[in-house]
Amino acid sequence: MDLCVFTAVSPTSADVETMVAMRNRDVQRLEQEVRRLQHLLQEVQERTANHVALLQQQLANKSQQIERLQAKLQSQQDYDKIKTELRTLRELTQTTDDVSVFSSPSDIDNDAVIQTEVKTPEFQDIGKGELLNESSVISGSPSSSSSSSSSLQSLMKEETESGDECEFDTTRLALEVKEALQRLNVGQRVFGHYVLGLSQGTVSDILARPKPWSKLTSRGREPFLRMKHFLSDEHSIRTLRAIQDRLRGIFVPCVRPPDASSDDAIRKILNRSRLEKLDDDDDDEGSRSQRDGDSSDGAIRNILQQAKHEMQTQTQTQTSATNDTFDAPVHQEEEDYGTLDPSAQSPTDFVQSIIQKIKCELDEDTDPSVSPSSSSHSFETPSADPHQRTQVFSRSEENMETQERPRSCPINISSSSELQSLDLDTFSITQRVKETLTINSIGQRVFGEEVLGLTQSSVSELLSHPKPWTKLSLKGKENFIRMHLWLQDPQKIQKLNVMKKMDQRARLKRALIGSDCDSHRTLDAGGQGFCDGWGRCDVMKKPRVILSPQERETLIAAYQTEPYPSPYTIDRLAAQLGLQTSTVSNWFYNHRSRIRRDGFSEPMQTRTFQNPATSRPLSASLVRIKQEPSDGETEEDAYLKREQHDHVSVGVQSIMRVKTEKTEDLSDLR
DNA sequence: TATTAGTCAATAAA
DNA sequence: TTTATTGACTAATA
Repeated sequence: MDLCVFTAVSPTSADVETMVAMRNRDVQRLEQEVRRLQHLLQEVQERTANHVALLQQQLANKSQQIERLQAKLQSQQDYDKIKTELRTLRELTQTTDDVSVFSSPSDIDNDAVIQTEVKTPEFQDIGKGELLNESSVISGSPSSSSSSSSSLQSLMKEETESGDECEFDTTRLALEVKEALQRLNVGQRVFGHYVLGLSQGTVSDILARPKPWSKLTSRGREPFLRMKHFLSDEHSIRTLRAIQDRLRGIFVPCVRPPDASSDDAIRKILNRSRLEKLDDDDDDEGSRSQRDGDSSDGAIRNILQQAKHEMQTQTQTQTSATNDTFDAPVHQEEEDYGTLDPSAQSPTDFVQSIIQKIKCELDEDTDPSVSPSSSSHSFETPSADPHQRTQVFSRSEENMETQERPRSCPINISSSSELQSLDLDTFSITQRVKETLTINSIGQRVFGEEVLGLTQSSVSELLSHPKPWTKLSLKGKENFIRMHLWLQDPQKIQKLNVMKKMDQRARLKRALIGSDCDSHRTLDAGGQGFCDGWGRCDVMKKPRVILSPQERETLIAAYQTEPYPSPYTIDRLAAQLGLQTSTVSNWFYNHRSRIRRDGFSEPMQTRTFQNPATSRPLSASLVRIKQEPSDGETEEDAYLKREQHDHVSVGVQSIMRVKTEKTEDLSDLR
């Protein structure tokens, strides 16, 4: 049976061959599979090896980092020891010396960080020691009201008399300071702030391009004297390092504490009090710069924040307010000149003004029934029924607006994003300001001092070379906001005329007093300055550098080949022209800045002045929705983009015509 | 930390 | 006398 079955299913030779062939194929497939797996394995092994290598590398790096940190920790281990020693010293001297390095406890309270550190004995003791040393050096009482210049002169005299110090190698000194700062891991900002009383930028410049001692003025020598003292004083070095260590990560750059007395106290510790006295005369200027620098951005930020808030609340109550305020009592006084004074206006008032004026502006711009220029012109020409104007504006602005037209605001500026994207047409504003000033014979000086709080030269620069709104910093925008508000003020001319008269009287008075005082002015003993009849002396100011046309040509040629010259090139140019390196580097900074400025203003001025289509400048749309240039966008791109945007957002035909021409021109140029 | 933005005072030009 | 220019400075920024 089995045999029969076997016989029946027994394969033929052909079948066998087929089976063999199949087996062979299987074997081949398996071989391929094995090869593939082997290859895969190899890849995995390679990847693993790479990964392991990477991890090993990372491990090595981490180990190095740990070592560095351990070394750093090690180097700072003496902190507690020094602290303890100084505490002991303080206890020893405490009974005899009650002089505090701080002017008042409130000074300390203003900076908790500084307070923690500075209140530790090490600082106080160092400060006391130095203050004591000072007293032996300073000529005259530290509390005397002698001017900085006389103190400086006495200091210089001391330094000169000391012989070996009269000729500093400023380059070497700067190099040593650089190395020391690097070694101590102290930044230029901290060093400048606490040791020299200078800004970081100035420190950078001094260290990078130290002037020869012989070419330095008394004032210019002061930082080098301080640097020398710093390098030779272990206490100062240690203290500064401690400060830097503590401040790192806590100190907020660019924002000076509201009360800088704590910083000043530390600087007093690090410097000598005699040098600190030298700053007294600069306090006015310093505080002015302080005010400019600190309050301005902060104020504008506040303004914008408050504006945002006010806009939101006002929008909510807009409808009811229009009726409620209509019968409000009259508050505006004709002689309220205080509102013109930039410093006299509270941020809230300023914000309120911005909101009112901008809303008004938006209404005008979007209302085709109102000529875009009519309102501004009516402000500029009091002859256009001044009584009626005065009467209208004697009410609040809001009353006026509600009386004249309903508050319809097609562009909803009350949203925060739109508020932030607020854009003023700076070119139009400056054009209108210039016209108004010219028509009313008001000088830039009076306008600058009363409206913007700037000098005549700054006003001239602002009006002649306005930057586009988008290119302005917060501080820069403030001026244009003020100008914009001033343009809206119906009393602006009267107010400025009164100020002009007052100013003329004051100048006349000063001139009379001045001529009287001049008779008292005599050259001081050293011939370095003038002393008045009351014994106050001024150091003769450094004469202004006037570059000759040849020097300027050389610099321009250098700029064209290398707009950002290396320190070597600057040195070479300075040597070639016989100028100070700082003069050359300043020239390059200023030239770049002014090239940029002219790049901004020239196309716009062309647009304004070469507009044959309209007799008026482009004052119609002072407020736009800002379009920020995106990353990588060129100035021209941004300019074109904004121009194109204006086409759709501004409903003034003449403007569109001019802008179309301008866009086409620019397209051709591109 | 190098560079920029904003500003000033001195000076030139109008 | 007013306006424009420019070298120099500080604070802010990249």
